[in-house]
Amino acid sequence: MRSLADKIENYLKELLGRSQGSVEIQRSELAQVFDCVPSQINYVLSTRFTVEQGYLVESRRGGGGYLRIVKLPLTDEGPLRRLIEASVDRLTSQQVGEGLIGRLVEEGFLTKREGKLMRAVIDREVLALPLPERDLLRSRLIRAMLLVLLQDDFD
Amino acid sequence: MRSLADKIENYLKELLGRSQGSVEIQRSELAQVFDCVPSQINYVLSTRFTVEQGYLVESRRGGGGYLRIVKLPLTDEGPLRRLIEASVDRLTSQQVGEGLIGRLVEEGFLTKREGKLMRAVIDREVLALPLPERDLLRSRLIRAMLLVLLQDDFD
DNA sequence: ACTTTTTGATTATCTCTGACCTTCATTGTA
DNA sequence: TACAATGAAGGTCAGAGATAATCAAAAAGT
Repeated sequence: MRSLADKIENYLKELLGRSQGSVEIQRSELAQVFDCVPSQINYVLSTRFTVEQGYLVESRRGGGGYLRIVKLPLTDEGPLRRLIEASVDRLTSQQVGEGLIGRLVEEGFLTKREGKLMRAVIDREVLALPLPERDLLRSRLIRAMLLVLLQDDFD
Repeated sequence: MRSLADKIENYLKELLGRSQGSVEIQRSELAQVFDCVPSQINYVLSTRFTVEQGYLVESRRGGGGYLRIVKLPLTDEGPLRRLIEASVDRLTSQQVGEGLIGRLVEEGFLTKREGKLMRAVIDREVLALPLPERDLLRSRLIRAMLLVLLQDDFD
């Protein structure tokens, strides 16, 4: 028997299918529809609607709060994907990061300006954390930026 | 359901759109139109018409009092530099950072992709630090990125 | 045993309200 | 003419209300 999480996932993908690529809904309302606690919705979103899977989830709290799920049109750039996979392992030095960025610029995945932007971000003086944490943070930053590049330009 | 604050925001931006960059209105009158307390207007102004987002709000009390909202164009790099110094100096919340980035994209100083890149960088989940440090780091990152782009303009 | 799902208590964020405060223009009066 | 009193704006701030996010423990699958 399919789990509740699966049902919610299907429901949302159904909605996405017949909309123009994005759905907006209230978390509490959706939870009511499926008669579950609201945090169940978060579970579904975090396991089935990740950026890696091609979704973007935005939300707002407070009065008039909502969840918005956007289906991202993805480029099918194999090399980028592989880089992202590889960067999952956690520590990245500045040197390694700069090498990576340099290659991406050369291969035309990044403009020079974007390259500069990324180099500024991974600079050790800017990050300014003690050393195990700094490399860890740098990895998260690079990964987050690469994921953005996977997205086609839209909207 | 969009919030009241959103509606007031839209209304004002509508007015701004069809005027020549500035709108003058009475706070109490506007509050009446939306059937809310006057301080709600202040809330909208302080969250959606900030300097980071490119607006200037002037006002006057007493008889004949008014609010004036001015949309600031961002043309040369002098004001931009000042903006960077002024708004990103110490602590920057994600909200304020996104406002600033959105504004820079609107003004054509950043491409949409660069905007997305920057947004990814300042995301609280990516930074993943406890709270005073997170806002501090975000400030350094935004500053570093913008400074690099400023320099880039002279290549 | 291990992984995935489900739950709920707690926390964080965004919005809205009202009581009280400050500023400015006008009016009345010595 | 002063200038104090009055009234008509707008400003501030703390608290209440409305959502969503997090996290870890319990439960359910495998």
